[in-house]
Amino acid sequence: MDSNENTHSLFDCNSCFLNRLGILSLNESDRQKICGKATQLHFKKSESILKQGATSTSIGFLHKGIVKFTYQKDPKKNYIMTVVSGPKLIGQANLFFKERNIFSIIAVEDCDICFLDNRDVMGVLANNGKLLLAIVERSSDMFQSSIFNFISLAHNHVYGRIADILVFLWENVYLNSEYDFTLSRKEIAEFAACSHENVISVLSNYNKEGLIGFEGKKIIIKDLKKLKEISKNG
Amino acid sequence: MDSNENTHSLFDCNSCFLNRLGILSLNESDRQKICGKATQLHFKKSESILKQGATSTSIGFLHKGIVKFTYQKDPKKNYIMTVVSGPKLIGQANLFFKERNIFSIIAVEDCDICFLDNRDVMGVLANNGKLLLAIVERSSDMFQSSIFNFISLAHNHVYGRIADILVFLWENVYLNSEYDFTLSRKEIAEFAACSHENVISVLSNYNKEGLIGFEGKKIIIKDLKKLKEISKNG
DNA sequence: CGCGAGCTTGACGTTGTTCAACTAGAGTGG
DNA sequence: CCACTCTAGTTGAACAACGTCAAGCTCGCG
Repeated sequence: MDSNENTHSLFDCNSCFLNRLGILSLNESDRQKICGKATQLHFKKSESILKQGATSTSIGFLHKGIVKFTYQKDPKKNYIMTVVSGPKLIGQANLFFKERNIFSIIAVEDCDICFLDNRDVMGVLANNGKLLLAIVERSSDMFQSSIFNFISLAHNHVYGRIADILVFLWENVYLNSEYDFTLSRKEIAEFAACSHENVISVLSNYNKEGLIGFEGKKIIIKDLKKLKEISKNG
Repeated sequence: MDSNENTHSLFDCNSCFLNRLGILSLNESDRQKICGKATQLHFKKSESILKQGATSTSIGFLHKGIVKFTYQKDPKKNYIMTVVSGPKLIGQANLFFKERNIFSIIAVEDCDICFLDNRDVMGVLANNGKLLLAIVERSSDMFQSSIFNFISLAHNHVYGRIADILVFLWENVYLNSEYDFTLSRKEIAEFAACSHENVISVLSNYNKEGLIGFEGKKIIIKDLKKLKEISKNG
């Protein structure tokens, strides 16, 4: 229909964060400066949106889709810092971590993303504190969820961390107690910082205990309360 | 000489981040708004500067001293996210993580801190994008070092993590290859997310292998290269 | 039909925690 | 001045958590 080409019909700019925020504090000339040169792209599952180590020149608005933020230590060792679903601003951390991207952003499901040029954005931000503040607050959300994930890493055993992750995915990414489990076992392992065999055995334990269920590719969270208890008690 | 009372002589405002930055972008009236009502306090080792869960109304400039950022899961389980030495801006994350502090800040050594009221700062920031950007960049530094620590947590064994921590403390906190080891073994354990017995045995291994040495309270980093290798190889 | 990627399971060894016992120094009170 | 206690540091042994390895399974795709 549409989304398999890189140059396709316009996104719905009304859903864009910048535009909705614009009602509050972005005047037409600033909006033109930022959005005028915007590039709209489609990414397929597992395509790399932004590469760790590269110098980034743009931030993006994720209209639709799911992406993961990963840090690669060596070709064999990936770590997933967080997973995010649109609509949401992504990559803005690189406005502040200036030199080089410290992590990659990779599509977990097909994504529609609108890219804005860093310099255009920064030019407007220097004179628009309110907009900058709004962006910073949204970045903080991402950091905060990463930090909670890290803390779970520091304090919990794998059995608790995976419970954490399932709850996180429900509440922040898939937004439904039943969701197509588009993250592979290996990706969950990279998120929980453990082996994929371990993920499998923990999931099958949850399954036996009736906390979750599987239907084909779908996972069904059956007992949120108990999962939260498990994540609390380690 | 002076610093054991809470109301003592003025700090050296020339060393303050805001003031040095002021040369660039802070005019006198804004500086007055922010610094006019500043409160100057002295904290002793192990005193709590900012409490997790409290609603914070101020950010601080750490003139002198060392502080740790800790997250407490329950009374028995602390995790140290990062350690920071002055002069440096601290607590500014709470400008953005608005609701409640997600971590505590506690003095590791005696500290001199100048507190600024959140609302005063925010009022100025809304109209001064450059200052906000400068503050955000400094916050990012702290996040970045936390993130690297977390990644070490995710990928490395304790043997590598503690090497990481020793190097981090040298390069970012004590700024000397020989330093008074004011962090206890238990605190290192909370930083590395392991048991304190484990810290002890790893440190005594490093010692046996000639990578580090002890002289009373002092620790001496003897072989930085090997420590870095160890931290890289897990 | 055959091949490869992702998934699953169990056996086994390593890493790290917990527990218990011991040491040394610092503070307190008679 | 000595006995007491409290805290930080240290060591080793038993045990649990977790990773690695090897084998087999299923499903989609060429």
